[in-house]
Amino acid sequence: MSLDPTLLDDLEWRGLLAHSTDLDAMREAFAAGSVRYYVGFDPTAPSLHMGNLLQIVTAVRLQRAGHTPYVLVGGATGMIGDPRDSGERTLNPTETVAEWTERVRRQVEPFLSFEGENAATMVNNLDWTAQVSAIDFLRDIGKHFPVNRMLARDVVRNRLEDGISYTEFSYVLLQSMDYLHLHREHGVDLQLGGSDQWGNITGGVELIRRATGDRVHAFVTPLITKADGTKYGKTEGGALWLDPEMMSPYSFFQFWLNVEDEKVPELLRVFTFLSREEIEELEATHAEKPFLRAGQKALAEHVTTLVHGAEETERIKAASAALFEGGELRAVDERTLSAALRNVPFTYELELNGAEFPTVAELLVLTGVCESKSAAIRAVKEGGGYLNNVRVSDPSARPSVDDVLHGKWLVLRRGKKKFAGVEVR
RNA sequence: GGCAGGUUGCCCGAGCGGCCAAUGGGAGCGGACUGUAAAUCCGUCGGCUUUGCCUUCGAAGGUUCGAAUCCUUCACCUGCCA
Repeated sequence: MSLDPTLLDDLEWRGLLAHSTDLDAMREAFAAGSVRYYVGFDPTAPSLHMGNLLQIVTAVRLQRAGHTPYVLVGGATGMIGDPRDSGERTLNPTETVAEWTERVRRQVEPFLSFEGENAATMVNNLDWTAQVSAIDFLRDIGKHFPVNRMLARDVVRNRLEDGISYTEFSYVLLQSMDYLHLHREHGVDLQLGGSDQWGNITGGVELIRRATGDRVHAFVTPLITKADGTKYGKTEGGALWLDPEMMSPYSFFQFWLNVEDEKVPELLRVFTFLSREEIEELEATHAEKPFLRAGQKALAEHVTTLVHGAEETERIKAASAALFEGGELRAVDERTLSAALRNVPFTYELELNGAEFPTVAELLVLTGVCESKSAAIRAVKEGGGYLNNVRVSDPSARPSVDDVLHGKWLVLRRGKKKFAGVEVR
């Protein structure tokens, strides 16, 4: 595997280096040989999300450039929980942490290559943390951490008012110990992570310097926020999950397709492997013809392919085209329509048995597009209810046999984007 | 431990015996304008068998024809004094 000498410049151009240790030293290390680097994921949920994806993609960039990844799953750190501003975490049961650790491991695996000269390695920090005695921990690790410095960290300072447990306060020692362990046992010289990890990561760099005298490297990627500075997924009720069970690939694709114009250049840079030329061309196209949303389309296609595969992405693209661009749904052939509606997050199988159709409002509830009948009636009254892409004004209207497309489907829609498929039997 | 204040819908926050499903802001949702974008404007925003009914204002009791509003107890939070 040959080393890509442009790696660091590329990372810089993409805006991936929010903070870093000495860049010149890192550049030298990258030039000298395949650098072993690590990135860690704590099992704080059953699935990884958009924020983690950024670390994964960045790790892939380094591997493609010839360096050697170590992916750490936090079987140990996940039992402790790193401090965050929103307050003390609730400790998860051991079994839950174990299960989530396994899920995280399986989720990350497909992204990296575990073959070749710079094959990736999976590690679990529980393996070297579980058997450390409290005495050893305090003597070997704790001794290197001045409490006054730990107290000065932003996260800790912000939490002093409301309170922070000793457990979370100690988190940084565990993560630092991981870096020290990987450095000693595997020759790992670089750690990357999200910008919120900067404190924990430099803790490790510092620990290694004190314990071994070695200078190791680190960098963190920026926090990705919406154009107005708020977090993605913060208000829409849930993060952007990578697990198809927790967020359908269709919704995932739609998310990227709907990204604000302003964010497209940044997201293309950090989340896709498109080259600088390709991205700049997309930006030019966008500046000229923004209504084409070429950037969003490229983004949605690339990221969805990366996470859910090319086949799935093709299906979703066809589905989106059928529903959004088709206009007259009768014109859409049955195969495309069926495929489209099976990809939509809301579906319902209606057993008619000769009985009369439910009302439009009832169907909106049955498919799950509306939370309650009141909400459904309200939606229709507001002009946000559609049957087969035609607005319905009366919530108590009932579809007729003629409305069933290809003898099988009713397409319900709420607002501009929420589609639901009703399969009539 | 003592004194004072607080706990309201997704969040913040009014209300302080009937006119309260509860002012206002934010988020959300829908519409208009567009480009499945942003901004803006308008509407909506507990549930239902929907011109009416039911369940909500920390919890449980009580006073009253009637309580988010008054009283009692409990829980939690905040400030002042120990």
